[in-house]
Amino acid sequence: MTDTLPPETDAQENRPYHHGDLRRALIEAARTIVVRDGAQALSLRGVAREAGVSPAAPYHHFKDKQELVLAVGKLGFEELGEVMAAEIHRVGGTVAERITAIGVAYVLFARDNPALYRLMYDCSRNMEALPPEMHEKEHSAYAIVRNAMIEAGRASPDSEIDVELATIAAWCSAHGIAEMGGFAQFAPLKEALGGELNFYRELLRRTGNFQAR
Amino acid sequence: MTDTLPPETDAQENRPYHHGDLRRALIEAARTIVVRDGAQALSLRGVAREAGVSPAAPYHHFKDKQELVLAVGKLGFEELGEVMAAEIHRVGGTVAERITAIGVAYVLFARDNPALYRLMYDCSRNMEALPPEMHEKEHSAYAIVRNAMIEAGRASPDSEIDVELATIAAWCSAHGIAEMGGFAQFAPLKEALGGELNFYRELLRRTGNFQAR
DNA sequence: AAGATCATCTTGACAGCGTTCAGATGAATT
DNA sequence: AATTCATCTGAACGCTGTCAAGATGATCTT
Repeated sequence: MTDTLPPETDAQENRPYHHGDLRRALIEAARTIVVRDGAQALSLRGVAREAGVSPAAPYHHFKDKQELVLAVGKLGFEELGEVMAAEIHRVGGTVAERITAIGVAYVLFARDNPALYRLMYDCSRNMEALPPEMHEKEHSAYAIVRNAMIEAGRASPDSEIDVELATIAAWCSAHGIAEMGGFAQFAPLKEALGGELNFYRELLRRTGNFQAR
Repeated sequence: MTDTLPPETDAQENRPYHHGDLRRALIEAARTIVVRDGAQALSLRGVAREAGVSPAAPYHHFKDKQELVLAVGKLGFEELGEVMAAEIHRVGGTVAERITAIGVAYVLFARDNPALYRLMYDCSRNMEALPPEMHEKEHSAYAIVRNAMIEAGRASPDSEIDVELATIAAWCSAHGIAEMGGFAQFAPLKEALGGELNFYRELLRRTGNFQAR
């Protein structure tokens, strides 16, 4: 066979020397540990172990443990945006159906990845590195919610303040439900409502921010 | 002077032997550290240091670091309940004014004690030890919100499910605003609205759960 | 009042953590 | 082929949570 080295098709400028792509490997190892064992079980040494490198190796790609955590959070926000965009596309339908689907998708993402979601929140709280990026990309989670607010008539596109407030209010509602909805004490209520999904839909309905106007 | 030992008036059964009341001292030292330096700066050894005892001393009062953190969270919920009750009493006025005041008080508590609030949330999430207590006491934060929902006509007292849903929906809204409202990126928006308080009031209004019906 | 009991606190130790630094490795450049 | 330099390793530091063994002294028993 002819010399078939690693693809080298793209991202050549980011590929480090010794490992294939240690930076990416570390981020994914960290994500795996967070999802599997929780955020408090995330140690830099453990991540290095999982990636098969020495404890000091990560310091050539991240100045801090915090910086690695930030990268994991950023990855999480990208995933969240993708999930929401995919759900909008899947649902199609009316504006009212789509905006509700966005809220549900947000909350379900948090339900499915509670530790990752929590870590993502910590990232956006502790650093100002993330927020600008949230606004940047067209398909970011923030942009999706923002566009939905306008589309659903919950904010006048003429007033930037109105749009921002509507987006933030919706985001806060979703955040509250996303974080608290998983409490064990709500289990009987979920059952009484005929399932978890009805529970989340009902809470979203009562806050009213993911309803078309 | 006649033998004037410590008062011994009350709480005699809880007072330990050597220290005055090490358990309480540790909880308050931990609370101080969390409020002052943040939750990630909270170490059991640091708490012991602050209380002037050896690193192993806390293990005679808490089986875990986690158990101490839980006690701090419980204290926080008590404080929150007191603040909300005091605010209701202070405002008086109509039902509409009072229910809004509850939401504002909740959010401001989180603004003033962000690290403590975050820790409280972690407690109520990670353990089932706290939730039952939230329902128990008449003046607990949960009971206050619950009563307010009934009083404000946001839930029919005949339907337990309706009351619970209204309470949870309101709590989720307040939680979302409480945690996200402090983001640095919202500073310009706060200014545009003429102050932080207006910002919080507007978000509470848009979620609608702290409005009388 | 004297002795026994037992909760409380200290001392010392262990593994694991984040982080740093000097040196080894090997891909890229000259 | 020699050099450069990003990358990785090994060893070390002080910190952490936790535990076991011993000292302390308040309370209980007699």
